[in-house]
Amino acid sequence: MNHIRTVYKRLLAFHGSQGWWPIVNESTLRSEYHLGAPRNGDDFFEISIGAILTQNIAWKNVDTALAALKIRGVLDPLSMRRLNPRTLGKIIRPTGYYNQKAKKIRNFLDFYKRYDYDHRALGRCDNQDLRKELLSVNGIGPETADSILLYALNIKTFVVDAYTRRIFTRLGILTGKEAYHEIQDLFHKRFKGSVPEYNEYHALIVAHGKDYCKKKPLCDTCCIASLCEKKY
DNA sequence: TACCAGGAGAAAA
DNA sequence: TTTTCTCATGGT
Repeated sequence: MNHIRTVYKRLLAFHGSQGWWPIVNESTLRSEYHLGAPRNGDDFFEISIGAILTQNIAWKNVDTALAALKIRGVLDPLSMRRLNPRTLGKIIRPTGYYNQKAKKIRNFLDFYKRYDYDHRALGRCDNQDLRKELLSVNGIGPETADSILLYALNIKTFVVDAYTRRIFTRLGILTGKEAYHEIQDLFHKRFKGSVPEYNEYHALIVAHGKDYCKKKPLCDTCCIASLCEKKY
């Protein structure tokens, strides 16, 4: 029995389609999300910046910062590059670690500039080479790189995060000590899904982790509780 | 008040 | 090589 596929089905039935990645735009400024549009250059950039800003922070804070960037008209590569680090840090302050994240964004801009700020040029790269290049950018680790590949470029790669590790350790599928790439390899082998399904699975894991599989969980109430081996 | 949130990199052991 | 520390705001 492929528990990874079973968990996906249960999470989808329970939480419903998540429609990621959340894009901030004019409607978002009224606290709503615009979903499902084809990826264009603006979406690519916003998703990539969002992926950096969301490192170890709740998305709500990121949403605040992205809205602030958009209101100031600097949520595009050229405008953002013109900002000095202090100003950028001030705008993204709600996401925490703002000095570090301002540097990380600058490093990402340097990387993106090598492609003339054209996301279509990135899309023409070999996927593995592009992943390696993203990982070589200081401030972009495996989760951020894979989030950019999957959500901003629609490249099939599984995004592993802290929720993935926690949920699948409780399920008994992971020990909790696997390296990032080991967990990712497991999903690549045992979840033969499409790009939209990979997109959905990670979003569902986050949705489930936030509401039902917290550090101090009530595991007996959720949709995958019957599959869990560990109750801590 | 203490804990947690869609990590990553540097420093220490 | 593995573990620990640092970065930091905002919500509960």
